[in-house]
Amino acid sequence: MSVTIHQVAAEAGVSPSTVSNVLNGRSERMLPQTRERVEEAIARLGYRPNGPARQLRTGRSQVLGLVVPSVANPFWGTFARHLEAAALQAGYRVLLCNSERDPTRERDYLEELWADGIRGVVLCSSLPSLEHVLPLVQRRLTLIAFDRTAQAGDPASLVNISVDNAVGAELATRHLLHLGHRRIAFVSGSLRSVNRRARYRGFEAALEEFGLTAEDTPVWSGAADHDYGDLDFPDLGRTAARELLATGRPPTAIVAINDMCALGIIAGARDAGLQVGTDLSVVGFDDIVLADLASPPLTTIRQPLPAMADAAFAHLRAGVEHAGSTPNGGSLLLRPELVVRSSTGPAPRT
Amino acid sequence: MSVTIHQVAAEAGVSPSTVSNVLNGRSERMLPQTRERVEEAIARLGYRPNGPARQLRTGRSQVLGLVVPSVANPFWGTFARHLEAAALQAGYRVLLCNSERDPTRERDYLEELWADGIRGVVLCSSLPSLEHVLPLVQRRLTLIAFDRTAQAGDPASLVNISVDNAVGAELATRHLLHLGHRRIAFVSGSLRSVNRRARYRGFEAALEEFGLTAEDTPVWSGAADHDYGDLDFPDLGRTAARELLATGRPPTAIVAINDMCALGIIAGARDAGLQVGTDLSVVGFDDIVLADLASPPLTTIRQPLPAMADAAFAHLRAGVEHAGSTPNGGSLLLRPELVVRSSTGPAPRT
DNA sequence: CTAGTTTGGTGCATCGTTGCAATGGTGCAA
DNA sequence: TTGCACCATTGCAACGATGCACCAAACTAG
Repeated sequence: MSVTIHQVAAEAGVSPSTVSNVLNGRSERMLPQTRERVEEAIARLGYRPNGPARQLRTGRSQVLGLVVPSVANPFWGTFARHLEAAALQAGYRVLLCNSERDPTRERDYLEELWADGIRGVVLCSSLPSLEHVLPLVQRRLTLIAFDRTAQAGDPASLVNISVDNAVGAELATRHLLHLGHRRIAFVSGSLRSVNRRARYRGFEAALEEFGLTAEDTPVWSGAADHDYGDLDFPDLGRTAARELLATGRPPTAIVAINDMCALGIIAGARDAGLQVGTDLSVVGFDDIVLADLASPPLTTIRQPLPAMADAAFAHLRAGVEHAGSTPNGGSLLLRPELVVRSSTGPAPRT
Repeated sequence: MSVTIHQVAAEAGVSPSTVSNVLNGRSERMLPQTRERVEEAIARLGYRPNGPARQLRTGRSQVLGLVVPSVANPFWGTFARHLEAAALQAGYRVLLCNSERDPTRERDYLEELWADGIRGVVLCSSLPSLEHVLPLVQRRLTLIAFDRTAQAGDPASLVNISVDNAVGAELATRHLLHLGHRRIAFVSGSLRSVNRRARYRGFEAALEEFGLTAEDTPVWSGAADHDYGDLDFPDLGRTAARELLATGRPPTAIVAINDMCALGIIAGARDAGLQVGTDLSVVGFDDIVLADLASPPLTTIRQPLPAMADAAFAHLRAGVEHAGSTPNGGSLLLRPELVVRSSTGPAPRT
């Protein structure tokens, strides 16, 4: 079907071994003219080495895995694009998988990827426990956990990359406090995931600095038993807004677990006839593409996605290419940045 | 490293061939108890067949390719998720690639995918000419062109899947006309791509039905020489809104080339102090996740993405699995649907 | 002039799976 | 008893690339 290394060898009048040497950059052990002949033959025949054969022989693969909750969420889509760009530059490709935040799917995907010879994966899971993928790590899969920080039960070699969620939430909350807000709500899905808990901690920390207690901070985290999927965030925000604003003493500001949720909250506030930015302030998290297109444009916490993607790829590559040494695990927390737009404003006077 | 078919064979006390027969469903030619023993051994050892080896031997691959302009665009992210779901159900995986609408990258990716043994790809290109990927099709790559309709120069076997863009744009424009608008603008990036042109034709057709001429329809299509990327749509819309609204006789309604662009237009209108839905009506195209979160929620044309993804996968699979027969190409145009929300309203009285 | 070294290139076994051709054992008809 | 068909099972040669071990020729040193 396709042209093989043997045909190239025949065309160039050398052995397949020599062609292989050319392909793998071992050109110091042949005459320059030989090398040239081979390269011409390759070009003439339009030869490309067969990936599967190569991989079977070497055990190495030029494909990396990326497991995200859902690419339908623009945050993950953007991250995927950055990671792909970093990988491409180094000659790797990225196989993208949607887990829908389902541990079983996460495990199944990793198993499939492993069976396909993929030895490095970025897992965007944020589940507190990673025990469902432990067997893979033991088989020496290089695993980078993205959007998550190290937990006690983690395998020693696990590298975690994440934004500093606590700092981010603290920045967001402080911003509201400086604007004079004193009754601030926190809206999230279930607080099961690591980063959502970290954001909540940051929120609390900021309140404490200002001497506020839990009494002033309604937390809305959905039906406890139901874990909201990535596409439910807007609905969740909308519902939360409706319910919070209907209470006797509604908050004047809301910290949302992410931008999708914040957009939902804005929609909910609009439903209730409130003007976001004056009657109610809303802060998001992530700074997705659409954050500054919202009406009003969303004040939010920006994750440094390009830097995070670069870091993830660098660690992945190091793990895959130096398979011998077990890398030392830990957490890499990048600093987020507050982006002030118009969804936040001074607290309304009571 | 991993457990092989030989180890399973040893464990079950049979030959590798028998294990292979079990794996490939040729169970009618062995004793039920043999089959059972093999299956137990497989389970006990946690064996999974090695993908690359299998692929090298059979030439078949369980991976399909998907090339999209950019997953950072939620429209493509959503499509990717639907296609992945369809593929997964049939035991296929999907390798996702971002082309950034660059023909060279499209071709390079297809070459890479081919070299990796991938024989079926969905290409979301919408470029009028597909000659840059012709060599691949000649090598019998099964190619589905998504978001594009057949062109004269296409290879005979090419299957195109798309929403009916002309009908969609016509639905959108008629909706505005029925609301009383008579001065309607069309905002797009360069009209180089097939589907953008189709949408423009639909727009024109609707105007003609109402006896309107080009005079009443400012078209804004950006700097002609510069092709806007997928993430520039919002900026494009914003700029277009600013410029159109600053003219002496501004339009009362705008048909946007897609939702991202429409969101930009809404932002631009807000910048200009206009109330979208009353002062200015805006219709989008695609119905991305965030369309009904916008302020105001966006009236738009919904693409039946799940059905389109299913169709794309079905054709892909047919092409890959029956490699012998050359399928008959053509275009499949699915019907879009008008979704009325609040970004459109009666034309303001002059 | 020979023994040793370097240089440039090749032969071959191998990766894990597959599927055809072949095996030997059994049962049945002639 | 022999010939034949049939059965479950197995041996073996691929698929395409790799890289070690090897080799022949050319060169160097003593």
